This record gives sequence, structure tokens and C-alpha cells, in this order.
Amino acid sequence: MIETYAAHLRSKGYRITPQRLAIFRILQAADRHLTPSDVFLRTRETIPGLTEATVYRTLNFLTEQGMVHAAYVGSGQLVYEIAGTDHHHLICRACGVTHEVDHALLQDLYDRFEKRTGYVINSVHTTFFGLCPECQDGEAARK
Amino acid sequence: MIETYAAHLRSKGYRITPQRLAIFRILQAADRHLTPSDVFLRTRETIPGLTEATVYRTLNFLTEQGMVHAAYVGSGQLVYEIAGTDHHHLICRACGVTHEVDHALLQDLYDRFEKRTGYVINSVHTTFFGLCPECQDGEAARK
DNA sequence: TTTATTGCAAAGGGTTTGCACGTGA
DNA sequence: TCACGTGCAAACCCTTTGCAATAAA
Repeated sequence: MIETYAAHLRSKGYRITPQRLAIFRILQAADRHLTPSDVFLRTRETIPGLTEATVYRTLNFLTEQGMVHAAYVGSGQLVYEIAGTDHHHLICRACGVTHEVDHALLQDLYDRFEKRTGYVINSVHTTFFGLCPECQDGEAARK
Repeated sequence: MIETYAAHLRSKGYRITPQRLAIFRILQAADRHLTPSDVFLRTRETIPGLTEATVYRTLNFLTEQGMVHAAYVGSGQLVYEIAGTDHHHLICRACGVTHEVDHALLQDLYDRFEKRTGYVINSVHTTFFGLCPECQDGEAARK
């Protein structure tokens, strides 16, 4: 899978560098979305001389190449995860826990958008906010 | 309407200041969401000594009080608009034009979220990205 | 060899904070 | 009067950028 991408990049004249490989692998291994700072700290373990500037440049690059997706999850910073399984985020306003929502659930909505507005939606990674079951109990208790 | 809020604030021990009033009115008069900087520039016309710090503090305050909603529209900064008509944003990735989507369109989806995940969604102001009809033509032409 | 990419350091932009003064209630 | 809110200025992120050195192809 990474080989496919590598060939694709080379054919476009881009280079495969240890930094790009390492950052890609970190995102691949992550079980959740990571902030640029997360990526920096984890990748630096493998590439000691790594700088944050390179992390930002690489994350943008990988996103442009479609290898990585960026998402806004309400933290102020964008977060990144490996492209592949299209999904969205459902985040609890109270405790911050995030929940993945399969893209299929939104297909109806997207179809309706298309009919009503003419837009073609292409956002994997829409973020919804709400209260998770646990925090609903908390809210109820507080009243 | 603003009187209702004023009474509400006073009852909580908060004060009605010219700054808060002016910022609220600017948002009320705006036909679209505004960035903190927009709010600063417009409100400064009325309150010459106004500072950006106050704008940030006030926007947070009004948001906490439920008088204003904050939304992420992909610009890096949060944008603000007066609370009232619940809607969401549909933004064109190519030209940036924004389109309001009535909340009713999302009700089905929210119901399904609730059933599937137990979450209670309370986000008015979800942002969707796509291509508006005009830019779809552009994309087609480019191919 | 060629030039895309990196590291370094500085700059940039947006946002937050401490503190003393001012001012609504 | 009294504590909430503001202005001012500095501090603080996070992110981007210019430039010379490095290294992938």
C-alpha cells in the first residue's frame, strides 16, 4: 500500500524521504487522529533531527496527495489521520471523547443536499458535537 | 429580544456594558458570520477605544451565554453569528462561497445518530464542504 | 548533477493573560 | 461601594517562510 503511494509520488517528481516515510508510518500506526505536535513528538523518536516546520510541510503535502486527511475536531488545531476508511467524528462536548461515524450514514443527507442545493459534497470528515450517553447522565444529575 | 437577554444577564450578576451591547448589535445586524477581527473593526466605529482582547472576551462570553454561536468554516479562525435561526454551513471548497442549510434537513440524521450511538447531538452549526454548482463546471472544464 | 526537501531561525497571525484602572449595579 | 469588565501591553501558542545546506533520483 505504501509502495503504491511511493511509485505515485516518484512519477510526479516528488521524493521519498525518511521524514515523509516516518510521518506516514506514524499516522498509519496511530489508533486515532493526531495533532501536528503529536506527530512531531512521535516521529522525532525515529528521526531525531526532525523539526516542526518539516512536520507541517509534510502533513500539508500528504494531505494534498490524498494520503492523509485533515479534520477539525473543535480543538483549535487541525488533526490528521491516514486516509482509507471514510468516516466522520462525533465528539462529546462534555468529556471530549470522540466516536467514529461511518460515512454510509451520511449518504442520504448528501443526496438530499445535492438535490436541494446543487452542491456535490466531498467532505469525509465532518464533525458533529453532542453529548455521549455517560455525560447525559451527568447533565441530568446536575439538574 | 435584547431586553430579555439583558434581564437574564443581570439576574446572573453579569453587567451590561456598552462594549457588550455594541458587539451584540453588530452581530445582530450582520448578514453573515463574522470573524473576531471583523467584529473588532466594525464595533470600533461605535466604541473607539475598543481592544481586540475585549472582543475575544466578549465573544466567548456571549457564546457561553448562548446568545451567539461559534462555527468552524475552514478558515482557521472561528466565526460568530447571532443565535436564533438554527442552521448549518455548506461551503464550496473551490470558491469559498457559503450556503446556509436549514436544521430540519439534519433531523433524520441526528435521530439516527441517537439510535445508533446514544449520543444526543446538539450542534447547530455543522460545516459541510463540497463543490457548488458553478465550480463543478469549472472542474469539468479543467479535465 | 540537479533540484526537491530539510533544518534553522526568524517572523507572522491569532488569541490569551496579568494587572491596574474604570465603571455598572 | 465593590467587584466585574476593560484597556494596555506583553506573552503565548501554532504555523509559515526565507535561505543555505543536504540528499534523493
